[in-house]
Amino acid sequence: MKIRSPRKPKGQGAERREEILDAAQSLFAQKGVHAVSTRQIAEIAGISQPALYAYFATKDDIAAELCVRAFAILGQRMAEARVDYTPTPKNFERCLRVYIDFGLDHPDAYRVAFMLEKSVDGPLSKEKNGLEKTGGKPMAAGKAVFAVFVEMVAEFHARGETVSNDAMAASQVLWAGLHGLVALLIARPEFPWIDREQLIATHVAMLTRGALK
Amino acid sequence: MKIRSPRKPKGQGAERREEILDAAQSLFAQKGVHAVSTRQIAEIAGISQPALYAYFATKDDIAAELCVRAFAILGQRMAEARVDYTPTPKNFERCLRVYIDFGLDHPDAYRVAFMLEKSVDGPLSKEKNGLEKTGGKPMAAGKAVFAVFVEMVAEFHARGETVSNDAMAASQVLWAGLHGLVALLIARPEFPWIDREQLIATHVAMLTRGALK
DNA sequence: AGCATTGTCGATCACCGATAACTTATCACC
DNA sequence: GGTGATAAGTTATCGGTGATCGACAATGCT
Repeated sequence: MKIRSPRKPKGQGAERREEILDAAQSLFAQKGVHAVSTRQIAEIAGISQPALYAYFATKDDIAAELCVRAFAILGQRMAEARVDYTPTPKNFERCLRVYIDFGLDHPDAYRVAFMLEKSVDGPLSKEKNGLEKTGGKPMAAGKAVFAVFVEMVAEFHARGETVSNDAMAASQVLWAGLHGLVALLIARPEFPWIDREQLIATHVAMLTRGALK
Repeated sequence: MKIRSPRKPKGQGAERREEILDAAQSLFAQKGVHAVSTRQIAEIAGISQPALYAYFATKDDIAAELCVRAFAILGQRMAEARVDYTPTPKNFERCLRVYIDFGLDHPDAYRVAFMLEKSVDGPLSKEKNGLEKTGGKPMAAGKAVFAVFVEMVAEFHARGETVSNDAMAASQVLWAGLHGLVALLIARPEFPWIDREQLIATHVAMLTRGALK
């Protein structure tokens, strides 16, 4: 009685949402987020464009949903990287690499979470909750990942093996350092980078050397 | 009622162009690049919207022009920072700070140069020159700044005071590390950062320690 | 004066994200 | 089986966007 049976009237009902997300992910990865229109998504998904808005309030919400899903994968990967983890610089570097590899594997999700332009909305914010717009949920997912860094750094900090005596400061600059490489490789792939593998290795080594004793 | 100026033949070529750039810079700084329309720019500049296209081919070109101008300032600042420069870690850190301060002082220019989404254009590039679109000239200006980093690192490298034995690799990861902090502070100012001054100091110290012996 | 050039504008195009109003299909219930 | 409620999808449309076109006014040159 209370149970609301999942209706599947015309399309596959609940599966529609997945179809939309699949279509959007494919298009986003292919042409970038802002270059994809809702009409294109709808066409791939096999529905009319307004039908999207039965499942997502805005186009950005579609990107946000894809983003949180991708970050769930990152969280999983980093958790795996810390199984049987002993705080050695080698393992430290391994975790940093997981972060970088994830960003390069999911550039669109990464862009939505950390690189997209937010609507600043000065004093004229007409939104109900200006902080929880597009960057809200993805940013929350990003914070969860950041928490892992804090945890990692704290381990070394407790052993007195960090350079900074402020674990939070060390975590934030470490994260920023990682983000820099990922963001630049995503945003400017045509830059004459050196060999990518060497680049990543050098970067991770620099960060580790700069953060740990 | 709207006595919108019937004519504005006053502008003498170059002056109009400056007025447009001034209007755009003001609006970009105020509301972000993608939230500003050509009509808004035109209204502030005191001309009609189509008149913009007599001076700039696209809206992105306006942002690009502002960007290269801003980067000229950065080049100037970094040149000043290297006057009477002796390759000590202290001076090294000072130059890194110049870069960070610039990015935070000109977030819109920085975003256009290094953070904006480029139209990837797979094999179906219908543009005349896919690489010289929005990111073209700003990227060139950015490369000029990057060259200063290469120069700086090369000095230490020649003295055998760099960690990496590849000066180019060291330059690129150093730049990436700097970019990370600037980009994150611009894109996610609402993140619970620690005190900004301490954050920058810690970051610069980490990068220096990670790159120099 | 006459004429070409230049600069500007109103009108307009194709497209965008989002919404309104309407139609259709499915369900719960009697 | 009939009936009303409602979820899901559609067409039509809105205001706004970047960009283009043809007409026209202002200017400079001969």
